[in-house]
Amino acid sequence: MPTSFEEKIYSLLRQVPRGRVTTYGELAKAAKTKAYRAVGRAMKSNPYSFVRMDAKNQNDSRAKNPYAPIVPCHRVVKSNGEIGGFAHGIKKKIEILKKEGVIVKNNKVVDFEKLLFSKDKFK
DNA sequence: GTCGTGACTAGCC
DNA sequence: CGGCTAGCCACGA
Repeated sequence: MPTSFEEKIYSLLRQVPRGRVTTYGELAKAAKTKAYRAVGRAMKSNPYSFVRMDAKNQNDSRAKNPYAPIVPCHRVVKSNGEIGGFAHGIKKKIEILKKEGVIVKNNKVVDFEKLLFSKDKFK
C-alpha cells in the first residue's frame, strides 16, 4: 500500500502527459514539500512503477503502449535535464521516453526546458 | 526511538 | 567538467 505521501506524488505524476517530462524538484514543489529525495524514493519503491510488457487485455488502453506503467516514473528526470535513475535501467528509460517522443542525448533530455511540466501546470 | 540510505538539489572549489 | 558538502525527507531495519 502506498503511503499518503506516495499517493500524492503518484497523482501528480500521472498528470504528466506522454511526451513531456517533469523533475523530482517540480513534483516536490507541487506537493508542497521539499522532500526531493523522498520523491525519488517513492519512485523506486512504488508498486505501480512496473512496466507492463505484456498487456493481455487488448481493450486495455494501456495495451496499445507496452510501456505504460500506471505511474509514469520514466517521465521524471533530474532538475538539470539529466535522466537520473530508473529501476529497469537507464537505457530502458531512454527507450521509453524516445518512444513517447522525448529525445535523450548524452544522458540529457533534448529541449528539456520546453518539455518540462512545471509545477504551475499541475492542478 | 534512532540510524542509515537514497531514481535529489544547490552551492562552492 | 568533476568532486565534495550540506540540506532535505520518507521509510525500513
